[in-house]
Amino acid sequence: MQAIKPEHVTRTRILDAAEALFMQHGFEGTSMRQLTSRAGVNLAAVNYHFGSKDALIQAVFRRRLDPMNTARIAELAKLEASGSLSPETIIRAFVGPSLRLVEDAKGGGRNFTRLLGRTYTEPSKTLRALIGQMYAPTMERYKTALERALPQIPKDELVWRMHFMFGTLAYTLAATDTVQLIAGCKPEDRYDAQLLEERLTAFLLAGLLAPLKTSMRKAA
Amino acid sequence: MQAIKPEHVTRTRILDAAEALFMQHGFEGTSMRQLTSRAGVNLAAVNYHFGSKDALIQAVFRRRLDPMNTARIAELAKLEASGSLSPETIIRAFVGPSLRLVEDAKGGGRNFTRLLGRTYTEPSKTLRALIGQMYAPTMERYKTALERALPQIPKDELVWRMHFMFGTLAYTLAATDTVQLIAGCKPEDRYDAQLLEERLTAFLLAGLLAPLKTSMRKAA
DNA sequence: CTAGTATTCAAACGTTCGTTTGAGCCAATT
DNA sequence: AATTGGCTCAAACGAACGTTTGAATACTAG
Repeated sequence: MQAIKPEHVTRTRILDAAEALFMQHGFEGTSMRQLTSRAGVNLAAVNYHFGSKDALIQAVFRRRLDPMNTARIAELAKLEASGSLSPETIIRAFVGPSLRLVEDAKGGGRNFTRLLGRTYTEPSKTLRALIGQMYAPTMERYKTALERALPQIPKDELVWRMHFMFGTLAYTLAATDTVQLIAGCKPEDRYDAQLLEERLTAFLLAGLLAPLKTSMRKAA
Repeated sequence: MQAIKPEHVTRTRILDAAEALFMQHGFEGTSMRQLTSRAGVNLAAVNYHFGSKDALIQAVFRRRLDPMNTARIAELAKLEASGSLSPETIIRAFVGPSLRLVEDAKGGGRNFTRLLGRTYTEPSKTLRALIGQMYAPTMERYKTALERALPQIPKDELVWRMHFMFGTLAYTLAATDTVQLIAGCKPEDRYDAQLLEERLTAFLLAGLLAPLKTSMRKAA
């Protein structure tokens, strides 16, 4: 019962293949035959181990999202404990766990960040609900932390700025092509994660701290 | 020959239905039978008028993207003519045409913005290439305009900031749910396009003007 | 070694997919 | 009135889809 020796090689192979193929062709664009063939397992293995294709999709997200949000909350808690809560440190605590996944090209984390960034805008209602509820506690924590760190920003304005921040991060993780498009096709330096974090943090910090127009102030 | 009387009602009905369904269920998730049924046309009509499902997808994008990019370039040219080129006016010229589509809920423009925002991160190689080449001239124009308006920003840093800007816009258009998630489920005010433009512009302008860290300066 | 459970496998299930076909319709042209 | 050509239609095509099945195999426990 519950052989812990190979630690479910088949499950892992399926999850890895699914992650890569979902990123490349989307959920509906990836067939079970492609998927199991790439994973090197039998066609029926997915239904045996996960129950259905939909359940597999959810499992793919759970495997990465749970640790990532845990890390985000842990970093925030560490900041609160050390008393060094500033807008910049909060931003870094938020984007850090995502960008660290980007660096994990071998482990497939890179694949997942692209899949995740793309899924924010795509998924079925059920999947979007799942992701939403996985993010909800994290969002709540960061919202209150930012409200305290930025008391001069009206709350509903801050909601939108967090939305913008979230979007910038999601898009940056997902769409690597636009950079080349803007730069005029120069995919040389690829992803220097450290430099990217600096650039992203500077951009987001400035955006969060942006001066208020009069039209925004009254709506507080 | 070329009856111009009904102006190809069938084609338009197909494009409208496709726009809505692609946004809702994705390209692969939308079947020709759903699509033609919703459009109120025969199943074979798509293949007759467009040739294939793929060709239809491209037509959906051409119909909206061409005018939008034309508008973007026109607004930029108008700014250059009147000599009022500032970072803020450039941003407004860029995001304006997109947000104006958002307001067009009746005409289906709203559907398209969500479809577009989602497609940046999803599409097949061929579709991504098509969109890329449709955007290329616009990107080039705005890139040089911003380089002139922001001479203090190193060029490769500016490329990334444009990337961030593009991402924020794309995500804002596509993912309406995150706002509710952050706000704690409060979909009351929906989209006030004017207020949204102010908020977005303030955020993006501050991000583009963000102070440079030393690590960014050396890489110029 | 044996019993029993967990996993893998090839084959087939019924359904739905995008596309094609050829007959039929309706207006404009000659 | 006859003919043409753009367009619509119901029906069918083969292919691919997600899932199920029941036998074969691998592994563990008694």
